[in-house]
Amino acid sequence: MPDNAPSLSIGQVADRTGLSVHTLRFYEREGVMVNPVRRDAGGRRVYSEDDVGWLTLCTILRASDMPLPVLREYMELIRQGEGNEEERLALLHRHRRDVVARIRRLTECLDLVDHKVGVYEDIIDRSAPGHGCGPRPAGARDARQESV
Amino acid sequence: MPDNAPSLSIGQVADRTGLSVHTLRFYEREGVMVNPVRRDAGGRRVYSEDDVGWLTLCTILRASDMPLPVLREYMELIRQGEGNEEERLALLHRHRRDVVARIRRLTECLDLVDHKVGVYEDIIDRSAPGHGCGPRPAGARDARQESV
DNA sequence: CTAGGACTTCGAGTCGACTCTAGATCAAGT
DNA sequence: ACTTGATCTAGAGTCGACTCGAAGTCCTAG
Repeated sequence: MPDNAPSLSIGQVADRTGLSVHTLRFYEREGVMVNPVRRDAGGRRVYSEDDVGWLTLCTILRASDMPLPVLREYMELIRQGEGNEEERLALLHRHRRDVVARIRRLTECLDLVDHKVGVYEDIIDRSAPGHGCGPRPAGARDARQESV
Repeated sequence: MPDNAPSLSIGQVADRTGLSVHTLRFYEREGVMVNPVRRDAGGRRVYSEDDVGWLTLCTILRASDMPLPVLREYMELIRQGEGNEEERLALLHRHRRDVVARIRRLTECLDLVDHKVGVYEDIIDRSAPGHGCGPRPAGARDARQESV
């Protein structure tokens, strides 16, 4: 399989992962790469397909607000090799719990926003269709902060 | 109605809203209060029940990642009084869209985490129930980064 | 041979949202 | 009168996660 070491430059990896080259170097400094990135003769970074895979996973974990230190912790477990699957699982479970909590919280907020949207739509509906603009749409006060 | 001006201290408001006194002063400096907070004879802040209502709404909007500048913008519209309901509605719609997008993104991430959790549970199940620990649970590589 | 563009390092700067410090003032209790 | 604890202001510090700048290297195409 000659495909196993495709040798990507930092720019290509940036294109594929959506991370900036700055961020890729930053992640390496911060120690979130599973293996220190290889270099070519001129000292330039050479990424493997595995590196891209890990970085892609990183973007997803980051998108779900996993802090960099936790990402580093997870990376450490992977680097240590087989035998610590329980620890990896525990870490993922913790993260899962956090994400679920976050979604629940956001859903609650969404309910409130929807409620407020409804209030304002009522106000606008009540003043628009009658004629030009009603003198004072009864109940407008409710749309401020005191409603919820 | 004597209940209409209950006069709360900053500490009491902090207790009720879950915001710190620092944050309450910070919010005021940043101009997110609908009306500049009243003061007593000694220059101390006196909050009304309406202020608490607005701050509570703020905590919910912040919890759904509305940036302070947008919160300020919304506050401005409220302070201007009736007549700009369409603008308020548009702002809330934008925020709603953002929150929905965020939830969708998080849900996608959750799917991936669940997938990985499943992979690790398989590995552990396969090595645990047989005896002590299997020499090398076939397929462990899949649990690293290359799986997804 | 040279100009362009991608790459290198190191360190500093930015941004958002707090969070804290220091020193002063005030209200209430002993 | 004195102490305690909450509050005040102005301004500085923190934190996480980038983001950028300067100055230099290296490869490729014209």
